[in-house]
Amino acid sequence: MITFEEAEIRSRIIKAMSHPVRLMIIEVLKEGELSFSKINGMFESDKSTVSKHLLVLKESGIVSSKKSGSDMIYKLEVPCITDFFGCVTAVIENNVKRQQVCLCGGRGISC
Amino acid sequence: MITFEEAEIRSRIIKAMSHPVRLMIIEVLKEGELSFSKINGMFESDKSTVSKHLLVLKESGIVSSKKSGSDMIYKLEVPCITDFFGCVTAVIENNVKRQQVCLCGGRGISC
DNA sequence: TGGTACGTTGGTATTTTTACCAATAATAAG
DNA sequence: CTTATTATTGGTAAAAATACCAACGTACCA
Repeated sequence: MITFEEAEIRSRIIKAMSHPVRLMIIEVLKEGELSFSKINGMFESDKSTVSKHLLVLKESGIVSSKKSGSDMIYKLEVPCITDFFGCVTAVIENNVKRQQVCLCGGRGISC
Repeated sequence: MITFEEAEIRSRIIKAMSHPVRLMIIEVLKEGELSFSKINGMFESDKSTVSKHLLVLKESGIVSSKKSGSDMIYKLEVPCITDFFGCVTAVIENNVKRQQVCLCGGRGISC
């Protein structure tokens, strides 16, 4: 059995992924490095909000950043992260199949 | 690009995994179905707390439950979930390698 | 030197998550 | 029927996550 301490470490990384904006950032960084302003341009949120999402990803070790001129460049450190999305999709599809009153869309419908 | 709506759906499932107790439950359910009392026995938390963790997992579609006599039996619906842990471990090991002041152990040390 | 673009940090209000206790519902056993 | 056993639900308090605005630091340019 996995220890609670090990589970805590893992959960910090998973928690870092558990926000729609951060998932979108991970997804887009899979295609290659991007500057803050490019990432920021994807969202309507305040830039400070986007900056803090990137900090969460960085502190967990999922992304890294480096300065390049006046830009800050973000990079996905561990691309295998996105392999996981296939399984997440499997959960979603399974929910549809079982007609579960699930969280998909938050409306208790069949996604 | 993934839409924000799709990212929201995914994030609900990932958020359901983002707690040490729930990760441990997923891990142990990979070995096979278990009753509530067996799962509850793994933790020192109040049984209501454990029950609510199981509810979170159930509502996300990660586990399912069925009544058997006086027991409630929990089952991992989507075993591929645990494949992901390998990549989470890769993140952790990468953090060590980079000597990052990371979140591992919450102490800013090399895990 | 002054101004401008870029990104982070501090502060705060709101929402969400979490954990416990107590009470309830459901089933089994005596 | 009464009493245990089993698990969930309601209520509440504390902690964490989230988003915004404002202020700041940094680098570049005129």
